[in-house]
Amino acid sequence: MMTEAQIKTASEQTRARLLDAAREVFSQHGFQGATVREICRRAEANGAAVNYHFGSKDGLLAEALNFAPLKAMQKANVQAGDCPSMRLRLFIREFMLMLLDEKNPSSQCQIMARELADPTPALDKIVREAIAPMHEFLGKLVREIAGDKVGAAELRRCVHSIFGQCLFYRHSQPVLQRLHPRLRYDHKEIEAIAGHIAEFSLAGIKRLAEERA
Amino acid sequence: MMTEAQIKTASEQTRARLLDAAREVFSQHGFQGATVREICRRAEANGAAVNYHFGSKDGLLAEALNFAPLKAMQKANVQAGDCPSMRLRLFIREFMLMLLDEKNPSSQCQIMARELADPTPALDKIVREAIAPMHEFLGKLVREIAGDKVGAAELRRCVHSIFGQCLFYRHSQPVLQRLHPRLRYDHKEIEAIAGHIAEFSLAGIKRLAEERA
DNA sequence: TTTACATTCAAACAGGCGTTTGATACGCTC
DNA sequence: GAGCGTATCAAACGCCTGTTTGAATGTAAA
Repeated sequence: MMTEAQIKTASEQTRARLLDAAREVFSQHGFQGATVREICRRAEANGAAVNYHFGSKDGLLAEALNFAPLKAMQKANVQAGDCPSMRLRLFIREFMLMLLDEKNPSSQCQIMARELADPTPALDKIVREAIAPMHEFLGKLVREIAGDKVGAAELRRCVHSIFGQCLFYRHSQPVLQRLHPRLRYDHKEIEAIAGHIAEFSLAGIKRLAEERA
Repeated sequence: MMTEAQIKTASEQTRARLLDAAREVFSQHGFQGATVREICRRAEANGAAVNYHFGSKDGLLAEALNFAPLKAMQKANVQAGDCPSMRLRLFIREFMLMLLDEKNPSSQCQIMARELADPTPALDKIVREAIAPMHEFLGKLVREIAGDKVGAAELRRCVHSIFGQCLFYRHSQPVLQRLHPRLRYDHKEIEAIAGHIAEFSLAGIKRLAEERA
């Protein structure tokens, strides 16, 4: 016999299982590469469950997305209260952990990163609610470091340089795996990469600032 | 009546048209997103032409790839004979033009860049014959700038930082288009981006060199 | 227990994909 | 011009995709 609470969430459990499976498969295979059948198989649900609970594959993606971890990271970064350079280091570290750490439960970033290249119906929402705010956030941070002399276009390109370096390790993973087969992206390696990107970028930003001063 | 030369190249003309169309569609839609039917439509050939001339879609991709422009670029870079920093600026400029300039006839880079994210049967060949040599080439160039004190892992991460910045503008194009709808990647803008990446990276490399000195 | 509703299920559907087929048209050799 | 091998063609094949269907199941109210 089920208790009342369990009964109430009977279908919500399969909903939750579908969402979990969807995040897993989407982050591994991308939206196009993922199949509804495999998601249902991993969720131990019937093949029609996705369309029953979410209307379509697109609807499933829309509900599987969750921008909370990203926003929480930004909020925590502001509250850290360190100097701008230190906050940039912190930001890059957290971001790389989201992108690369397999143990990280929030595969949101990994899903989004996959969608950057080939658009899906959800990309507009992703850009509006997650990417644009994040670029703006990082823009302000870089502004604090670079000062007021650097132009808007130059500042934007600095932000692009930082995101480009970070995303490279995710986008080009199949290539990197072939180039350096022995390399494993464990926690230590991720932190080393994040440290490099931070120092590399800080040097670039400060040089630009000095140039314009 | 056709001349003998024209007759001889009768089927080779459709072969060439197919290859041109394939490079176009592959670079625009990626390998998975491209369809044999559309390639044949653009080449004004029958739907069975691809399999007749190239055996399969995979075979078409393999023959559509051409690493000559990349190798030519590297060779020209060595022969330029400038100082390492200047050669790095030159390399990034040429690379960005290959990646972004729509007028650039060699869409090879654009095809390859698309394949980085999700592997195809041709990725091993691409990595072996194009990407690995290019990483090696850029590694030597960075070594000249950074000196002997920086470690191998640090050097490798510098190379990754440079490629990451460059590839970002291609991988994230759908996102960038939404973030900055007005921005056009004309020749002038591409050169500005290339200049930024070069100076940004040179600062990062030199800082690392000073740190280890 | 009976009724009504929400959820699950196996099966099929419609469409797109890469690929194959057998016939047709073509160009060259004899 | 007859014969032959190559290239092109429309059509179909087999497979996989997201989605729909209608029956079967289970649950909660009357």
